[in-house]
Amino acid sequence: MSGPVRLLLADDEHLIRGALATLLSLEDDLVIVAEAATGPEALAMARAHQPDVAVLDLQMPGADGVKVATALRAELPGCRVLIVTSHGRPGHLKRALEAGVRGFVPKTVSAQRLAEIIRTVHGGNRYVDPELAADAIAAGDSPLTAREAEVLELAADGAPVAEIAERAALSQGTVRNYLSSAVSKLGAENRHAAVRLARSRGWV
Amino acid sequence: MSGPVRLLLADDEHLIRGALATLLSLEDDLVIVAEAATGPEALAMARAHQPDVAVLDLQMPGADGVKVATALRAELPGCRVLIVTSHGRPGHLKRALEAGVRGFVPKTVSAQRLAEIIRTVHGGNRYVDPELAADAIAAGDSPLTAREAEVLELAADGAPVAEIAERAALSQGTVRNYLSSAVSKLGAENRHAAVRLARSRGWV
DNA sequence: CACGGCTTCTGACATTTGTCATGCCGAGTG
DNA sequence: CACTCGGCATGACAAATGTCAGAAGCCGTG
Repeated sequence: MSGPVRLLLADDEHLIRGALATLLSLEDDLVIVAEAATGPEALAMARAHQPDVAVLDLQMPGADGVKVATALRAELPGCRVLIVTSHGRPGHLKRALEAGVRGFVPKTVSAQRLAEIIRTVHGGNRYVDPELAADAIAAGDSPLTAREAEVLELAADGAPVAEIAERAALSQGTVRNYLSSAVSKLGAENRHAAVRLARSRGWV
Repeated sequence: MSGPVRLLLADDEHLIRGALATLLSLEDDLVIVAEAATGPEALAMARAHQPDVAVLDLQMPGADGVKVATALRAELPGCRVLIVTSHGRPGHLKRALEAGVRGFVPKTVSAQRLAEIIRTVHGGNRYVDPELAADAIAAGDSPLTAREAEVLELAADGAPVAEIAERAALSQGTVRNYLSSAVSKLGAENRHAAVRLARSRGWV
């Protein structure tokens, strides 16, 4: 009914991006119109080339896949976004979906499958890797309140409470309370373990 | 003078591995004789197919690239090992070189370059990405003693001193002393920041 | 409007850390 | 052999953290 699917490929690893570009080009109905290695670059390329589907890596320098997806949603509503990732954390999937992403797959799929999924997404349907979806469901929603998550994030690099308090413009006591409740909600031993746990679930 | 270079490709991401396999196959003098998705699998494949060069991802389930390289060194001395990685930490490079790895490159290189490097390595020469090499030199050697590193590693998941002491079969006081000296050697604020720092340098 | 949940704070307490001084033993070095 | 360094330990003190109770304001829902 129409021409080939026009693709934007964004991944910071040349090796993967190039290889992917070659493989996907082998498909008759797919054509790569642009490539990018960073978030901002992906955005610029999308504006310039108006792709039908943007295949984005989740972790890129500059701005991650979800951020790019959000911006794309506003600027190019017609462009479908498909996120590809190595380390799919449950929380990322949720945020991606909220950002209007149409597909979310791990890099463990084959190029064949990816091509099919690109077609699915282009057709207006959604596709989420079943395993990642199961993980996300199993992990559930973050039990943390906004502030708890914020404070936990500031604690992520091992900063002392005093520093966290300053950066969050809170009193030290409040910070300790938030940390304490976050730790107990997550069932962690201490805040550092809590950070790791929240990280692994993609809640921070 | 001889036939094509026989390659083993190991990477847990099908997408990348498959794409890479296709791209490298395009080169007349390279042929992929085996693929693997995990460390142990890579080892088994190497034993079965006796490749000339093993292209290994640094991070794989089961056993990382360096571990596989060490095993390969012993079992198949004729097999040259080339490590490819996304996140190249300085310490990894050092350990890889100690394991007899002949090449170490980031995934940001192009397939063309990779093919050239594979030939270089096959020819008995070494190749280390200049940028990674510079990072490794800048980061220098770990100032930590073996025990300090060990204790720091046990502290990595936020475990309390008591647990570290038990797992390391040391007294709590000793653990604290080691942690303390590690923290001061690394110039960190506290042990958690120290862990992060050591991690980023690949010293743990 | 009353209730519950989130945010924010204070203060007090117990526990966990980080730091330091000090000591002993074994291995390697000049 | 004396010296140094790393590994291991104690004990003691100060600082940071974790835990609790209590209290006030704000917001949305029933």
